[in-house]
Amino acid sequence: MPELPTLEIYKKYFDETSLHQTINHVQVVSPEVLVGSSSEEIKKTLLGHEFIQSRRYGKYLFAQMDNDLFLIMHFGMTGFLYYGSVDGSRYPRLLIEFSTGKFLSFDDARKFGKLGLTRHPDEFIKEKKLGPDALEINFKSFKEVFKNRKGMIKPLLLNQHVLAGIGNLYADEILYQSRVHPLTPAHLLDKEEWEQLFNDMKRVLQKAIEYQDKPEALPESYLLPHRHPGGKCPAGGKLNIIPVGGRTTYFCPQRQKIKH
DNA sequence: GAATTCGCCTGCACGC
DNA sequence: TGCGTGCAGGCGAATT
Repeated sequence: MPELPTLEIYKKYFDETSLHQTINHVQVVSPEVLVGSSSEEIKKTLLGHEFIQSRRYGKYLFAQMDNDLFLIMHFGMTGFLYYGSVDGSRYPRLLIEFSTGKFLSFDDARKFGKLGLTRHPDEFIKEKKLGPDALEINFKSFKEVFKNRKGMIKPLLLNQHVLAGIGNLYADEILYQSRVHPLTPAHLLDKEEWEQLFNDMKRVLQKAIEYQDKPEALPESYLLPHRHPGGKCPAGGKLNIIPVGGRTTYFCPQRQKIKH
């Protein structure tokens, strides 16, 4: 799923394929994925221009144009970028044709993804009330965003208003590494546990990027390669599967004990 | 405002 | 083979 590490990979892909080429043609295949902009506005903004750089924040990718506007991309569950021939993308929602004859497709089977325009990412981040980026945040701010929070730790990690970038899979991994039970009320965690959580979050995200966001390819000691029905905890024992905040959650009851 | 639940969307795995 | 069912999950709206 496109979480923060995925977005880092997408950003790299975008930067390597789609910068500095004039856009010759724009087709909004599925206008329903547009937010705050019409098909016409998207076309008008992109046509005849080129992308000059990109920025990732949380699970968003902002593509800056040479007219100082930004195309906002959010990939939902199944979204990704494809650069190549027009028929290489199975579920295109936005098709951009460059002067080179190559296409960039925003492909998203389930249409949970979103596209829009903004004058500046910072403006958008503020509007959306996104929390600090999980890869950029320091420990002081990390403690601050969870201060006075009484909710369960996992839904809080997933809450993009609290912290931007973490999704269901990596939330499970981070909690597993930190030996924190997903249902633990945030205010019951002590100083050592917050430090542990912070350090593991950074380590897991960096490791995921290093492994090209292939969760199943992570080292054996990680939860994600075992995160499937019948999967075993790499430290021994069976993994439990429970819903937390409506999300499927895997954890190891031996390692991750609930605090009351 | 904060916590919690639910529905959107659709490909795919699974069972009969 | 083919059909029906339910799951996957990011996010925002609705509810408490």
